[in-house]
Amino acid sequence: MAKLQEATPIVRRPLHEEATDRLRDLIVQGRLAPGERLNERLLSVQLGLSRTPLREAIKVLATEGLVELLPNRGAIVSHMDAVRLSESLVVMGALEALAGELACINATDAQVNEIRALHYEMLAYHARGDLAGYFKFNQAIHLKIVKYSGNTMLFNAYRQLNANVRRARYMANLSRERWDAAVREHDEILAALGARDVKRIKALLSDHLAHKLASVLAALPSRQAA
Amino acid sequence: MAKLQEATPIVRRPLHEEATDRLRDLIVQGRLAPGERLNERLLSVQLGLSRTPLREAIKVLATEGLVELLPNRGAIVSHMDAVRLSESLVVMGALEALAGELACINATDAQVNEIRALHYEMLAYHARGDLAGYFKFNQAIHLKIVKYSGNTMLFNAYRQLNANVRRARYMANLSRERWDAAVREHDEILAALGARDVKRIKALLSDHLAHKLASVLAALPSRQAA
DNA sequence: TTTGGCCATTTTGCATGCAGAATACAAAAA
DNA sequence: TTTTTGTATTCTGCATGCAAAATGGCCAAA
Repeated sequence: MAKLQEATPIVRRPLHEEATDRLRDLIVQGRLAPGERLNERLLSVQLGLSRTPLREAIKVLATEGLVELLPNRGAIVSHMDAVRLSESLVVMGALEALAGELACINATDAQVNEIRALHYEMLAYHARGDLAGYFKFNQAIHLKIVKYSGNTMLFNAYRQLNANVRRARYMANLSRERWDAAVREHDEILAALGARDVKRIKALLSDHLAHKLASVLAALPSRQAA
Repeated sequence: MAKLQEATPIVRRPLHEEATDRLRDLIVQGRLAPGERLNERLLSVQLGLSRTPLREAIKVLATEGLVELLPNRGAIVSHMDAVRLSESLVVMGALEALAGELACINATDAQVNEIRALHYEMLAYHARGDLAGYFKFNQAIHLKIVKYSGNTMLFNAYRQLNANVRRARYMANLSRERWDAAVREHDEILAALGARDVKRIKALLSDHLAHKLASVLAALPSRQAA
């Protein structure tokens, strides 16, 4: 007898995992603002579960750095100051450079083409001047490069830092010049990946992240003043 | 009136944090073996608390990668296979290289001397052939370098990977030659740090971790066979 | 001996209850 | 008015209870 339903392991997703993902999204999307208190009772009602799995989710987000625990006073959405942001970008730069190297070596041609497709979609949004759409595919490309490095631990470390940085992407508020430059850099990155040029992609990604950091830092002070 | 007790904010440490640390130690020290089931009732009795804070601790350790959650079947200590181990070491190599650079720039002379002191203590254990003592100070040195990079996000990312790798250090079972070589490498690393030689320490740490990876990989197959 | 099914027990996942800490608020004192 | 103090309320941290899922054992059938 053939195994029917092979691909459908019908196991209900634990509520605490669901809560973790939903809360993470709320924070990353900025719907829960930095510094905002996480009222357990309120959130548990809003998410439709009890406080127990919610508290487990909060603890997880705290280890991810998205939330800060104040003993006996609950949790707040952690602040994303300039220091943390630039620190994260520096680390991500090193991780992406490594990921680029590994991806050059390990990614299949199909995976490279998958990234290429995302690249062209991103170009389309850039051409239209659609920043939100651009960001979405930009994110996807960087994540795919790290993913196709084939190093799971690298991917996890990167993912965690990235969640923290994504919250602040609106702070970047990048100029048209920087935007255009970033797109050109992406062109080169893709070319290096296609050519399997390990040294080149490492340098390109390193520079790309350094530029991103500079652009964010340049945009920050004005924001801090506000 | 002078504020008495200024320096004693007597806030009891939350049980779930205590539990997280204690459980992490149990796993890192190998007293809970990879693959071993975490029986909540049993552990809660052993640790002297209820299942609620213990479950929160388990969720935290799961996001740290020390524990694997099996929906509806609890949690097991995650396996440390050769793949995960070498993946982690590769990432740690990149992070340490970055940390070395930053430490050269940011560490104070006092901090460098602190590392130097650890180095000499390590040399003493090496001279005595005391591997356990050597490992302890070796660990401390690497952690301090990353810490004195001054990049908190880097430190956290490194710390997390390191917890996973430490469990497997007995697998390394390094040869006397490798041990001597590692000590010589540490000599050079310290010299580069003292000289604030950014390029050199980056290369040295990169190589040091690569050698460590090679040594671990060489020792692994025999272990896997057992 | 091995395989499969049925039932008792254990274990997990979650909701709820309760004590203590923190907070908000109002009245009294400066 | 501003500050302080006492009190009620809210909130967190943790223990416990309960339903559903998983596990283990036993026995019959292959």
